[in-house]
Amino acid sequence: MAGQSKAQEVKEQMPDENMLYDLAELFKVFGDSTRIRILFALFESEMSVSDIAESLQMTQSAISHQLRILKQSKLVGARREGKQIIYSLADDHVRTIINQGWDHVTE
Amino acid sequence: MAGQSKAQEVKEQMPDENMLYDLAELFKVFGDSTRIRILFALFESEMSVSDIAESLQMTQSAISHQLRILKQSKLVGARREGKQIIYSLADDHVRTIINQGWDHVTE
DNA sequence: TGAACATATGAGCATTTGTTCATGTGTTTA
DNA sequence: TAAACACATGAACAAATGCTCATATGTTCA
Repeated sequence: MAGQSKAQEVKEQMPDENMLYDLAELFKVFGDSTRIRILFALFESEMSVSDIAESLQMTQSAISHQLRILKQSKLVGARREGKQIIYSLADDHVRTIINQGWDHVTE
Repeated sequence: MAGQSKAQEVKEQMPDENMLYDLAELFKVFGDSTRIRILFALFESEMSVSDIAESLQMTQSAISHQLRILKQSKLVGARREGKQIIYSLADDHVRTIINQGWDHVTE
């Protein structure tokens, strides 16, 4: 172990580069207030695109663009119901991650 | 309650706008692979700036800039030790948040 | 005190990101 | 089938972001 610098040690224990990249990408999705607000809205109940847009006082287009990102990250799911598309939270990871963040900012 | 749209209901239950902004700002900090890598490095042990830079194969300046952001968000702490400044994880929220994200991307 | 070392920081630049605007796709209903 | 409605999407543009380079600040030691 002699001659092994701390930097080298730590470097060797780092997870795979691609994993870290994906992880950063995930947090990046949470890192926008519009998307956070959408997630909080879906916290309450599943909703159509136009309902979300009305809740947040934003255009349908802006919301739709953001929903696409949330869907790609598997944070929300969607199903068609007639002319509308109903979005909902994908799983409880979303709640847990947001709650942890919430604890940090509110303490 | 009649005439109360779903959008209006949800809107009223939304947390304070500024809180949501701060929350997004927090996640934004996690949303960069350099900062994620720094945090993982500090997961192993506290380290000086140059050790971190060597671990991640990046310039001292780039690391220092990112450490400033991490420090402002209270995700890391710092103390001087001679010529060096030693950075370390601020608290266990960091670990918890990252672990939750990790679960999401590795499932 | 001055040189060497460790870190911080401001300016500049290329890249990324979020919104708007216009329009396309898909579904219902008259 | 045509019009109306709900949503998706591409292009364009302004704003934010991360790195580099040069340099400033702070600490140790000869």
